[in-house]
Amino acid sequence: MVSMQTFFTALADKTRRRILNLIRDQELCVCFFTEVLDVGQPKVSRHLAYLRNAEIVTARRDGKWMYYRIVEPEDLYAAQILHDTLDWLASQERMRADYEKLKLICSSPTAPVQIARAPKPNILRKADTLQQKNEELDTFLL
Amino acid sequence: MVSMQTFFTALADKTRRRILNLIRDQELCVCFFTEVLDVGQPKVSRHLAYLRNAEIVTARRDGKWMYYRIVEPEDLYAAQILHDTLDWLASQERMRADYEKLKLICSSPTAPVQIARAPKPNILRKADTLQQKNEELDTFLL
DNA sequence: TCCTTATATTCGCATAAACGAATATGTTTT
DNA sequence: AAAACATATTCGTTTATGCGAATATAAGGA
Repeated sequence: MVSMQTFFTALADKTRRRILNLIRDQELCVCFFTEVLDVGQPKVSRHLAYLRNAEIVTARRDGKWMYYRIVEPEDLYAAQILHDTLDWLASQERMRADYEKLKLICSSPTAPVQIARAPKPNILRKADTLQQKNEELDTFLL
Repeated sequence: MVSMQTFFTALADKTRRRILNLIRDQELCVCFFTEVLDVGQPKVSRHLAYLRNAEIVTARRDGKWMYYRIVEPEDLYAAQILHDTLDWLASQERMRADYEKLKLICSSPTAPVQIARAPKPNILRKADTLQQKNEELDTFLL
């Protein structure tokens, strides 16, 4: 189980919160983070490692792509705070802009090379709860 | 209004969380922090300044003493997270030990000099909600 | 097998956070 | 007014965090 220190430190960084905001409702592969957030790939990977270590996200590989998604923390307090944090993020202008950019990129016919090749998330489908999302994904992956 | 960054950074420090845990249910003056947590006075003051800046606590002066207490953040998301955090703290062994030490010091006839002179909190009275506490205090201070 | 693509990690550096020691400020007491 | 007391701030140093550039790993395709 992850320490409170690790948990809060993970949330105390803007880039990490921007990443969490993008996978609020669905998993994404790494290239979308670099493209939408406009930050270098090593930086994104480092922050993802941080979030993995804090057990806030998990990754699965599919061919060349790594998909990241949020996981419900084991600790109930942490889970509660994470939910509240995601709601807070969803309420913020900057975060909404990131999300809009993601949707734009997904539907753009002139997407950048890397994105054009990457499997696109079904971003338009409105998410249910995080738990439902993950159960659904688990079933799919069986 | 305080930024999300400032808010999370404030919570991402162990000493600050230990301080918040001690004033979970009542205000305290600074010397109790240094005594219970066993950390130097400048360090305590610096962390209190941090919490003040993040608008998580407020201070009032009474003579030589400065009393600190938790305030409900204006932002509802922040308020929610702060509450959850305090509950989380209350569930932790280390934090409970701090709290026990506080109670012990308050009731000890052989308290350290500084503590012996300081006005003691009514620690034994079980707190109601934070809001009720603060309203009560405000009324008292009129 | 070699080359390309997607992602992760390492390295050296820059910036920020936390610290103890010393000092300053504000208040009461003598 | 001076001394004592409680708390806050400043200063110089240490430590942790974040960063870009370069490099490593891992998978797929030629």
